[in-house]
Amino acid sequence: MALTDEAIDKIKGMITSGELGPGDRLPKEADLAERLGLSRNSLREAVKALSMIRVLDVRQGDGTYVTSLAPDLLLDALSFVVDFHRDDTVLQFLEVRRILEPAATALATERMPAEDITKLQAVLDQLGDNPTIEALVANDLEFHRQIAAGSGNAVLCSLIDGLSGPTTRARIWRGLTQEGAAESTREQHQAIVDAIAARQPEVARSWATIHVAGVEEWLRRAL
Amino acid sequence: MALTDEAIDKIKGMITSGELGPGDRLPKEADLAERLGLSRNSLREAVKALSMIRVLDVRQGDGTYVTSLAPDLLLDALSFVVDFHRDDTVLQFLEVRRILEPAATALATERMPAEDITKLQAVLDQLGDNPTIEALVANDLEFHRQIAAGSGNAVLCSLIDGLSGPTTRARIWRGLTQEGAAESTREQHQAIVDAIAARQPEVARSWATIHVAGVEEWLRRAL
DNA sequence: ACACAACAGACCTCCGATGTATTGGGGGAG
DNA sequence: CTCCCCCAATACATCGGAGGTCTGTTGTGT
Repeated sequence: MALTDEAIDKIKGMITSGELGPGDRLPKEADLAERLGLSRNSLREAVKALSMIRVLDVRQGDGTYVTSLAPDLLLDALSFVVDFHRDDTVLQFLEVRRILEPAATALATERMPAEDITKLQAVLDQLGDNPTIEALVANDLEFHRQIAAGSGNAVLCSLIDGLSGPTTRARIWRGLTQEGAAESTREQHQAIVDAIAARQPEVARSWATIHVAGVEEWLRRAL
Repeated sequence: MALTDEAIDKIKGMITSGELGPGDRLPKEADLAERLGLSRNSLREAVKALSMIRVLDVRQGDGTYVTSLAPDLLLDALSFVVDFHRDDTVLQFLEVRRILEPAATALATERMPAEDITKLQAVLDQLGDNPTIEALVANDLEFHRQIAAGSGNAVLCSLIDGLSGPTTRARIWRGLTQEGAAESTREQHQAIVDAIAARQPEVARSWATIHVAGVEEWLRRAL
């Protein structure tokens, strides 16, 4: 396709050149369409594509704005992509997570403030004795998200977050609880927090590796 | 927005449910629009969004098809996203690359067949004495891509590939040549190949770390 | 059997109109 | 004078149809 893609490039150019910055409002559909030399329908396709990857934010009745362009915003489209993958390639995503997560955990051990470590422990504690699958998934997500955030690198954080999409994570937890492995997973979570609290990066890194590798191994067997 | 996003979800569902597999052809615009209960214009916006992230492949005069859904295909939209970022966040991307690239290099050291190592050396050799910036960028890209591919993990490969988008890489090389640092970079590339050829994963990993950290440090100073 | 031309199918682009959500201002009540 | 409600203006959302272009196929002539 030419015309619409051209429009995408032009809008992208307006942003990367600095003509449009984060939070700025685009000219209204009709004006921008005329300026770029195409119809509103074609322009809308370009805008739709850019809003899908969170570069633009369209608000009906108001206007179209450039988002903050924060890395986390742009990268969370990743989980959408991950959802398309079946069992075999999901393993590859998990392999990458086994590389990233230990690194992030080690970074968090060095950089995370004490109060955030307290909050991290609180996340584990707030899980009751007989949590539902949904609660487990949400808790797991929150736990790893906080550690990743503790690495101080927003890109790393959203990458880890997106790499095991919600769908995948749900499937894994369903399987883990079925074979009673949920408890040992919680113990690993606790060990990671302990290592972080003790400010021992290598220990934290190792526990993180063991944790992800365990999930990976389980998933490999399950397929 | 509701209607178009709904259409995106439905098409996504048709794929994840298995109703549509890789390579399958979608019903023609008019039919699919009717089936999903919306107009062709709205459907086109949904299709455009999905083709942007390489889930669908539209061929004018032929039809719309589901792509192979290979991880590398879906992830190379990443470089498009990276291009939107300015100097400060580019450093975060590079930090992540400093985590991934050494890991990939170590994996490649163990898994890469001898003939591929020969090809890798050939990439370095084919660079003349006074290469242009464009040649340097292309060569650099190819070199790291082959190593990443040698890791045997397509997700890891495209992630590394996308993390330093062509735009960023071009800027870096432009700066490096200006201060005569291009030669030392080439020496590091050679050291990485040597370590891989010698099948010493930890040496290869270390060289890769040094290599990326060097670029990172240069970029940090340059800002 | 091959090459070219005509055809049909499918996407591309555009237009103009109508529906819907948000915003901000004006008018009335207190 | 201040506050609140209503409404008109604004901007995006959705629609259906028409004409254009590209691609793959079919049929014809040599």
